[in-house]
Parts: sequence; structure tokens; C-alpha cells
Amino acid sequence: MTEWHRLKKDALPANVTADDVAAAANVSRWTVNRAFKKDASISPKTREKVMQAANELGYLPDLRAAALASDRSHLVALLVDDFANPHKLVMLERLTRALRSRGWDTLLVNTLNRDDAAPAIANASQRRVDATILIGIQFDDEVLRAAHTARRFKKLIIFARTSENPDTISIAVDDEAATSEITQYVMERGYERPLYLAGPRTVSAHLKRKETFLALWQKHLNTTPESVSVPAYDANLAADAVTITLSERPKAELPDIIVCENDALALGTIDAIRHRLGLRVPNDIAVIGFDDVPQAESPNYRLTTYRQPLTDMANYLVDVLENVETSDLDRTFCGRLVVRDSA
Amino acid sequence: MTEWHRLKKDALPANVTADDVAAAANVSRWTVNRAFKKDASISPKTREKVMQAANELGYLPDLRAAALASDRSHLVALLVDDFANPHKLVMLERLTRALRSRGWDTLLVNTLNRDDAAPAIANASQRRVDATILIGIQFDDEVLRAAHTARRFKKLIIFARTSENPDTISIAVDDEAATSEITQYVMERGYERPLYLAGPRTVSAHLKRKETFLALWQKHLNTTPESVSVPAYDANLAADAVTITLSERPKAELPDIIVCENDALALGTIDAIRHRLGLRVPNDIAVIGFDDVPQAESPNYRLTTYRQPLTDMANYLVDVLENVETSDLDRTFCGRLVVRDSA
DNA sequence: TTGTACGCGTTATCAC
DNA sequence: GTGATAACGCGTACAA
Repeated sequence: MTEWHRLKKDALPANVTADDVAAAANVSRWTVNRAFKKDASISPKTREKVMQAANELGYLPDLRAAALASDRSHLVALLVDDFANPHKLVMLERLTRALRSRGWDTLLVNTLNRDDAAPAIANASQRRVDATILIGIQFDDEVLRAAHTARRFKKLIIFARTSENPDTISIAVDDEAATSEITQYVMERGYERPLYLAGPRTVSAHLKRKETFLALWQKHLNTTPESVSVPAYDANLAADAVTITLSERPKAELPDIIVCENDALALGTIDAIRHRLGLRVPNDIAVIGFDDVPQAESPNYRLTTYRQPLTDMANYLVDVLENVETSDLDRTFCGRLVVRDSA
Repeated sequence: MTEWHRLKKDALPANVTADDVAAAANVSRWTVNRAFKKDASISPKTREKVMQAANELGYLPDLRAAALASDRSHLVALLVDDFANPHKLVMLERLTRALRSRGWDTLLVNTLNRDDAAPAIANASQRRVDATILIGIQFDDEVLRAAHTARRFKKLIIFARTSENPDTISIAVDDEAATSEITQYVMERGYERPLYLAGPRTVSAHLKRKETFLALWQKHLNTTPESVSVPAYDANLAADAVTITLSERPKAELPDIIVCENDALALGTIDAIRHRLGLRVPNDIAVIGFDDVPQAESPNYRLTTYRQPLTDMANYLVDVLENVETSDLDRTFCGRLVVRDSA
């Protein structure tokens, strides 16, 4: 008989409650509770006794019941609708790491399609999460209104994206400062004919990158750069868009740099320049991205990009969760330009 | 005043319960319950009346209380420890899609480090999830034993990885069949000096790819191919390993194909071959992967790889959840080789 | 088809 | 520092 099977056999019943522990430790159920609570007024000796009994019985507090009774679940819902962007995986890692290491659990909700955003939010509210975090793209005012109607969570946080909605807490990088830094770099390096490649336009939770870039260029050089949009942050879509836009174009009219709203687009752009247009990066066309995804530093791409301070942002998000306030919690962060070889 | 603000102002109290709806609809609380339950014996008229009252009050059942009372949460924990592998993002999307579209919610648990696996499982058990799904790599027998000690969930599922552990349900691709198909393809294309690039060796939940490949090669050609391992499924690690292994080697002794345990390794391998060794793919060294991540079809990689039927696997996982049984639910699936240009 | 005790396992609050 | 009472919001089982 393996050790595993012995364990299986000796397994105690699954439904050990605080009452059982209380009986075993000869204390009241409430004392058991205190033993599991930080800074509770309980003598070290009793706590020790309780913990030992709990260990023997395999007792762990039931978080469902705790949430029901206290109306705080230490649970957040994370709504995502944009799994084509590799940066999402990084964000998921950073957010779940910050949350979990500080005692918060994460409900990952895949917003299946555009019409599913509102039901997804309603669903989260039925779990009585303490906050709902939006890290997708298709959240417009309509969705935020749905969130509000299905009000049940105290906080609605928009992460890595800016929102002016007053009932929302936005934690994001300062797009204007970042884009300003990028623009300055592009100008200093002497690029003259940029093409801006943007993602989908959203109504309420957006990035201010494209408009800032165009405005700055206009201001300093008095011309408005060309720009193209794709309907999702997807490298393949970006590659197609770049190919279609530039393939028939005479060399002299090609852009000398493509400024991309994020790395997902930038990576596709590099692929298209090399393998569809048959040109070199950065010699023929340079490329600059945003996010600094892991791929960006691969020897194949060596992408110049802007890195967001995701860890700081995630930690601030937990600060917000632990704060009782609900308003004036918006905050922007500054990242830094990571210069590699693509521009 | 915007519509948003009006809604805010008119918002009803957040704590609407079934009792409130019952009062408003002039029925008992239990009738309200039935209205929200599928195939409950309730007259359409009453249900309609209840639903209307519920809508007006903004009532939605509290899933915490439901789980507490029924001991079924329709919630699963998804434990992940391997965020460097882009395939994880695809798996997360497919799993959450299948789960959510069939009424299941997902707790995403980031297993922060090796020692955190057991606490992570314990934490999931405190949420009283109906099942725990492991999609990482660092789950050995010790961890599974911890899972068992913190028993509270009915099912422990290992997804996309094989386990012989009797208390575990394993849903995976048939590695032997898949590797056999790959091996046959490699032989048919006339490759003679393969190098096998594997990921970390795990104890209980493993892939049978490397051993199968080596055994088949041995059987048919009577030689054992060289193999190399990296400690994580990370493209950068793979690139480094390939570089170190091959950079000083005379051309004649280089492998003519590198067979990778998955795409994460394969993409890094291609990068290293091109940019560090200065060779061509597939002309000098061919590469073959496993998973068919989105990157694999980019014009830059055109990776020949093996695609798992992830959607079918995810749907089967939900079947398993909805099944009352616990044993004999293991199942393997067959995928297909996707031939592109890299091999 | 509809209504009624009771229990699920905690927490908040107050009494000792 | 410790024990006790009353919720928290719903499900189950059974009765009407």
C-alpha cells in the first residue's frame, strides 16, 4: 500500500467545522475563530491549543461562510476579452501574483463576446466580489452602466487603460507622458514619415496614445502623420493591415517608421515588413511598440518599446482594494522607454 | 445630469434578497427561488410575476449563500505556475470559455513558486471549489498529497498532462500517438540527426513525448538521439540552451532537426538558430514543435507543430465536472500534425 | 403548484 | 480573554 493510499484511507470527513475543532480543543466555537484571525484578542496558549486541534482534524475556515457573514469576500473578478494579445498573459501573472500574495483571490471571467460583457459583470456580482477589474477593450459606457445596475461590488477598476467615468477607478500608465517620450525619441532619431498603427477605438476606457502622437507631431512639424487602425490587438491583423496598406506603394512613399499602439501590433508589423514586403527593420522601416512583452527582447525582434511598471500598478491596485475610499483613487504611472534595435 | 448620474442616483440598495422580491410579488420566498431555477415546478404565470418583481428590484441570487446551502459552488480553481509559455494564454481562453458558457466560474490561482503549490491548493479548498484543475508543471506527488490532505473539492483534474495517480483525473492529448506521428514525419522527411529539446522533468504529471521519441528512434534506427533539457518552458531559456549546446560545434556534427517538446521551446530555438548560430531554418536545421500557438503561423516562424484539440478537451472537462462519478474519467485525445515550413 | 422549518459555517456585537 | 445571540441569504425535505 502506497503512502498515498494510506492517506486516502485515513482521510477525515470533509466537513470539519469550527464546532468540531471547538469540541476537540475544549473551547467555544468563537475562540476557534479568533485563533484563525490576525490580531484577535486571544491568549497565545489557547491559540496554540486550538491550532493543534485544527491541524489534527484538518480544519480550515470556510471562506464562503465568512464572506456571507462579513460581506467581504477578498475576491475580485477580472474581466478579460482580449486573449490575442500576449501582454494579457503578463498582466494576468502580475495581477494574480500581487493579489494572491496579499490575500486576494481572483475570479477570471472570459467576456465571451461583445454582448457578454454585461452578463459577465452580472455574474461576478452574483459571486459578491469585492471589486471588478476590467482589463479588456470592449468596455464602453453601456457596459459600465450594466456594471452599475448589477451593483453589488464596491469598486469598479479599469486597469491599464484610462477612463474619465466618475464611478470608475482607473489605474494606468500616463499615456500622454509615455507617448511624448516616444514621440521625442522618434523625432530625435530623425524619422520623418511615421505611420501610426492603432488598435480598436473604444468609447469610455481608452488609450490616449494615438491622439497624443498625432497632436505632438502636428505641433512640432506641422503635418499630420498617416494612421491605420485594426479592430483588435492581434499580430496577424496587424501584419495584414500593414501589408495591405504598404505593399503597392512606391518606395519613396513608404513610412520610415511605424509607431504601434502596443507590442502585439508591433510584432505583427515587423513580420509583415520582413516577410511580406521583403524589407528590413529598422533599415527600411523602423518599428516601435508599447508594453515590452517577453517576445520584444527575443533576438528576432529586438523591439524598441515602452515598459509599463506593471508590478507597481498591480500593487497599487491591491492598495486600492484595501482602502475603504471609493473615489479619487485614480492614478497614473510612469514607465520607461526600452531602446533595442527595431527603432 | 448625464444618464449615468441619474442611474447612480436612482440606484436601489445593494442588498435585495429573495425575501424582498417575494414581498413585492406577493409570493413566498421559496417561490422566488423556483423562478430562478431551471425545470422547477412553477407555473409560467407566477414565474413571470416573480421575474418582473426581481427585475424592478434588481435582484440576482447570491451565489455565496447558494453554494453554502447546497455544497455545490459551480466554481473551479485553475492552478497555473507557468506563465512564460504563451500556450497558457490559449489554454486559459479555451478553458474559461467552455466553463463559463456552461455556467461554471473560474478561480485563477497563480502558484507563486514551488513551495506555494500546497498553500494554493489549500486556499482553493477554503473557497470550497467543486474541482481543482492543474495546468502547470510543478505538481508532483507531494503536491497531490497536499491536495488530498486539504480535501474539500470532489475532483482533482490534471489538464493537458498525463498522470497515473489514481486519485486524479487526467485530460490530455495522447502523447504516444502524437509523438509517433511526429517521429514518423521526421523519419519520412529524411532527417537523420535529431536533437530532442525537452522541458523540465516532473514526477507525477508529465508528458511522454521525449521518452517516446527516443524509444521510437532507437527502435527504428538503432541509435539514441541526443537530448537537452531546460528548466522551464521559456523561449529565452530554449534559445540559450540551443546556443550553448551548438555554437562551438563543427557543422558536420550539428543536428539536422531539433524536435521540441512544445512551441515555446521551438520558437526560442528558431530564434537561436537564425540569430545566434547564423543558420537557416529549415535548410540548415529544421525545427518542429508542439501545441500550435498563435505565433506558430506567423510568417516569421511558419512552425511545423502538433495541434491539440483544446476545445474538445475543455468541453470534456466540463462534462467531467457535470458527472457525478470521480473515477475512470481519464481520457486522452488525438490532435493532428500541422505542417508548415520549419520542418 | 406552493409554503414551512431547519441547516449551511461563518462574523458582528454584546455580555461576562 | 472568552462565551453567547443573532444575523448573512439561500437550499433541502417535506408538508399542505
